[in-house]
Formats: sequence, structure tokens, C-alpha cells
Amino acid sequence: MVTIADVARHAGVSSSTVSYVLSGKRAISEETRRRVRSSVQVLGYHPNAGARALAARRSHIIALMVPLRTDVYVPVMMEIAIAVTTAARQHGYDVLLITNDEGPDGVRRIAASGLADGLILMDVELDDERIPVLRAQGTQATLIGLADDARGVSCVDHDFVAAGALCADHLADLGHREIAFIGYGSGVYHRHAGYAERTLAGFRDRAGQRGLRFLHRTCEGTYESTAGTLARVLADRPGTTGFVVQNEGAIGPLLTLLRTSGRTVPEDVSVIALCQDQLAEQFAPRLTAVTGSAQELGRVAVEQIVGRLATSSDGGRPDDDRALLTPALTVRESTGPAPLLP
Amino acid sequence: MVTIADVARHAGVSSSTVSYVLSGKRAISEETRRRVRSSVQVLGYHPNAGARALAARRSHIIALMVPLRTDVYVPVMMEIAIAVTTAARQHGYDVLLITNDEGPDGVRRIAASGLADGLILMDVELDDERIPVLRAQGTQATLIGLADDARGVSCVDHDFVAAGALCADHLADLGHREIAFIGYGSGVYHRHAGYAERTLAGFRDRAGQRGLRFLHRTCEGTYESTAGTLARVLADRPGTTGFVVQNEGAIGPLLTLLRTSGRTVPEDVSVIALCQDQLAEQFAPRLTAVTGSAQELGRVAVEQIVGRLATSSDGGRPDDDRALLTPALTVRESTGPAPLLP
DNA sequence: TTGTAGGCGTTATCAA
DNA sequence: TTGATAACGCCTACAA
Repeated sequence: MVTIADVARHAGVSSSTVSYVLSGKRAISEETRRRVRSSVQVLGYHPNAGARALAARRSHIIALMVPLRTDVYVPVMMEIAIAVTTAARQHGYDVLLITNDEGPDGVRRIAASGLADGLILMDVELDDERIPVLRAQGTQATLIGLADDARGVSCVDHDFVAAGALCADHLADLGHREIAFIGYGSGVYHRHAGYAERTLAGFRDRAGQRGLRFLHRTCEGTYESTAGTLARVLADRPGTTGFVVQNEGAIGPLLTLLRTSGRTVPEDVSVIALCQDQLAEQFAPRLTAVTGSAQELGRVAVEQIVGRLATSSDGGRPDDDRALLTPALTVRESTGPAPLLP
Repeated sequence: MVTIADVARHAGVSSSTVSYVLSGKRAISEETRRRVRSSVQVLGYHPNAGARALAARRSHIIALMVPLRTDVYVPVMMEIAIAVTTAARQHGYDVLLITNDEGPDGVRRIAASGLADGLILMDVELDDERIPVLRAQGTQATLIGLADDARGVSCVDHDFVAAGALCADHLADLGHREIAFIGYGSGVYHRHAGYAERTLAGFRDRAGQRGLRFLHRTCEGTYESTAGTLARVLADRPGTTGFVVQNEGAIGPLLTLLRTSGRTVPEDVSVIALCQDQLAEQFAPRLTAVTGSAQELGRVAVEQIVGRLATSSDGGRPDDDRALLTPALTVRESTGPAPLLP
């Protein structure tokens, strides 16, 4: 292993000079800097992470706590995790992956051991046990999602309320009057998953303002479940001409079932999805969709935690930021003007 | 921060005793062990990770390098990542997430800094640049996937050859004689992605042995692409009664298109998928599928790397293990006896 | 069975 | 602008 002392010897300077060249924390003559840099290159020196963490009292690691549960749409989680990792690297941080099932103890372990300088928590519940722990330990953290009491942490999430409203507006603009909202399975709502409840609330409010009649039905995301849901919808409201789908697994079955039942999209019924663009593009017809960027979510989360870490290590008290990312509507082939009344 | 010295004082012993109680590396009287354990509890002591890594010259961290690319089916990647994380914790390791785009330099950085004790590489290419780096640095590693020259590292992967053979056997057993193999996009084969090539090879060989006629067609996994692929298949081989699909995105479209074209599954044609069981269950009819366990893959990868680390820190030269996980066939509703000749 | 003490590689303070 | 040097917290060989 090549150490800072090796580099110092090779460059003919003291090890502290090497350290300062690398950290940029004090003025170094051009000549010395050059020599040191070159020695670092030649010897292939990389500072020992443990020693650095010990001396500087910062590990330059951010822990990312991901859900084990898979009722969340997994590709989105992964996209966020990768965005976090990429963004973190750009700020000089590495990312430690830990799973939700470690719970509050996991948070304690990571913080108390100094393994990570801060945490990013995914799949946050409104009343999340980990948040008090963070406050108690004075650990810097960012939540992806919203919580009831988020004092002492930062938050970032998609603006699901706006996303729901966008769906209502788009269908209303096209003249639809009877809408069905196909949501996630009932378990998701019972857990009070923020994204599901807030989307629905945003849709409901805007639908009310625009004079839409609508009903909301849960759906497990399998073919059978979707078939059952659709049958009930059409029985309860035969005049339904617009569908909002917030359930990745239900999209394919829904399109198939509509076709089977003799309804053409978008001439007879319009379908708008709340899902990734990539997924929306996969169907026929390609789906009009409301989307939030997972990449952006990860990037903002990293910026928040890095900001908190910086001000806290400068002795300051970080602001509790709250960021809501604006969703975007992309109109494709699955929505069109409401059919004329028969 | 509570240190080992705090615990020692609280328990009325020396800090080395605390260390030994925690590591179990020397005999400790029952009484002392009890007192130390209780002090650890009371004070909420967690060993400082940096100090530990520095002194013991092991970080107890495994780095997991994941692909940025998303033409791999993402949920599987995530499942592996989570399985790795969970399994690693059971061996006392944490997992550092790094992305493929760091390339060989990333491997160098992680190894030279001592940030991680070993690496697990996903999405390995046959001629992967990172492998020589690993050998050069003497870094312990496990590949998920196979490489041409894997000396100095361990490997684990699904037995895709066996998976392909299982598909051929199942359809042959049911009396099918003309089969179409719907694969991934051509880019995947041009990259010589092992899983794609090996599955095809396994299928081809067994198909030959069993006297099946078959053709292989690439497919991008969109609706349009699947439609084009299917049209060509049916034009080239109107007598096709069996479909093997190794492309998650093409499954839904294929089923829809078969139905649209008046073919009933499984009475007219049989469909067998190479995909996760969870996905296979989502369609109607539920799909007969050949599956490998992502969880198992992650678990074995961790066991391999932990094993390597153990023997190497004991001064030994680790074996280069090569594990192939046997896939399983689950018969569901999408395959049945070949129709009688008209 | 337990304690003492040196060292792991960096950072950062204090001098020069 | 640069150099010594004392922490940082833990592990482990050596002593007792």
C-alpha cells in the first residue's frame, strides 16, 4: 500500500504538504503542487479511507436506505438509487446501501459508528420511526417522501398533488366528464403511502373544480384484478370515457381489456397514466402520461444532504429544506377528445 | 461520541478487554463479558468504523458495482442488489454502491483506498477491462456473470444454457415441432451479453437433439417491435406452435398480438417465458416460465467474496469458485399439448 | 484471565 | 510557503 509518507518522500516534501495539496486547504506554491501531483500519479496514491475518516471525522459516505418491499415500482427505486450514487460521486461522496429492515437501529448503527456522514431515506412513512432517531442523534438526513413531522431533516418528493391535478385538467380540457381513477392496491392506501394519497387528493380537488364526475377504485395490478376493477367501473358508470391509471401493473391489462370490450383508445375512451415515460412509450397506443423525474429526485436529495453536511461541519444549523418537483404532462396517443354523446 | 475508552471506564476494565469481548478473539470470564456487554448497551457504543478499518486493515465493506445501462431488466438488478445487501449484513459487512461508469479507475480507487475489502461486479462482459485491474491489485472479487478469463476471481451466474434447454425440452415433451425464440434486441447480442447468448445456445442444442425446428428473432421489447417480429415469424413459419420469449418487454405485446390474430393460448400456441415468476404471474394466461433466483445469486456472490476475504486474510490463496445456479421450470397456463395437425 | 502500549495513515494545529 | 507533531479510536502483540 502506498501512503502519504511515500508520496512525500517521492516529492521531497513533508506529508502535511501532500495533504494540503490534496485538500486545497492552504496556499501551496505552484512548483510544489506540481511535484506532489506528479508523485501522486506516478505512485498511484489513494488516501486511505479509514485513516481519513478517523482524522477528519467525516467518512465522505452517504447512506441510502431503500425499501425491501416490492409493491413500490422497482425500476423507479433503482433509478433513484443510481441517480443518488452518481450525484454523490460528483460531490466527492460514496453511497452505502442499507435496507429498510434494519429500521431505527440501522440508523443508529450507521450514525454512531461514523460509517456515514448523513442518510437519505426512501419510502418514508408519514409517521416514521426513524425520524426521531435522526433528531436524537443529530444526524443529518434527507427524506425522499414527506413525513408529518420533518423537523431536523430535509425532504424532497414529486408534487403528486400537482400530478393528480394535471390529469384532471387534461381530461377536462378534452371534454371528458366521467372519469375513473385506477389506483394501487388497497394496502398501499391503508399504509397511507404519501404518493398514492396525494395524487388522489390532487386529482379529486381539481376534478371537483372542473365539474368532473369520478370514482376511484383500487387494483392489485394483476390481469384478474384489473379485469374485476374495470368490470365494476363499467357497471357503476357506463358513461365513463376517461381513465387515470396510477398502477404500473394495471396498464397493460387495462388496455387489453378495453380493446376486448370493444372500446377503442382514444376514440372511445382516453387513458392517461401516472408512470415513467419509458414505460408509457412501451404500449400501443403510446400513453399520455404524467411523470416526475427520478433522476432529479436523486440529484436534489444529494444536494440537500451535502448542503446540510457542509453547513453543519461549519458549525451552522442547516435549514430544513422542502422541495417538491413539478411533474410534466406528455401528450401521446392514448388521449383524445371525449366522444360525442350517443 | 462514545468510545471504547468510555465503555472500558464504565465497565471497570481496560479498553483491550472491551475490544476482545466484542471481537471474541480471546477468552474472557463470564462475569467480565457480562459487565462489558451491559456497558456497551447502556452507553449505546458502536465502534468507530474509520478507526476500526485503520487498525484492523479491513473496512468490512463490500463494493457492489452496478450497471448504469437499463437494457437489463431493472427489477432483477435491484433484487440482486438487495439480496447482496441483506446477505452481506448477515456476515457483518456493509455494501457500497458504485456505478459501472467509474470503470477500471473506480475499481482502483475503491481497492487502493481500502474503502472496500472486496468487490462484486454485475453486468460483466466477456472481455471485461476491470478484471485485469483486480488481478493487478490483488483485490478480492466476485463476478455476477461469466468472463473469458476469470483467473483470480470467483463467479456466479444462472445456468442459462440449462434454462434454454429446459424450454426446448418442455415444448418438445408437449409435442411441439416448430418453435420461435423471441429474444432481446440485437444490441444485446452484439454486446455478447452472456445471458442472451448462452440461453440461445442451450436452447439451440437441445432443440437439435429433440428434433425441433426453430428460428430466433431479436425484438426491442416495444409493442411495434414485437408486432413486426411476430409478423415475420408467422410469415416465415406459419406452422409455429411454440414461442420461447426471453424479453420482458415483449411478453405483454406478444400475448395481445396472438389473441388479436385469432390464436388462443395455450390451445393453438404455447408460450414459455424466461423471466421472473412474479412477472409471469401477472399475465393472462399466467405464463409457464423458466426462472433463476436473483436472491440466490446475490447470496452466493456474497458467500464467495466473504470466503475469499477470509482465506486471504488468513494468508491463504482463495479458490476461484465458479457457481452456476440451476434454473427451475414452473408450468402454468400458457403451455399445453401441440394442436393436432389440421 | 487481563492490562499496557505501539502503530494503523490522515488531518490539522502550532511553529518556523 | 512549508514542516514537525499531536491527536483521531481501535486492534493486537507482548507482558503479567
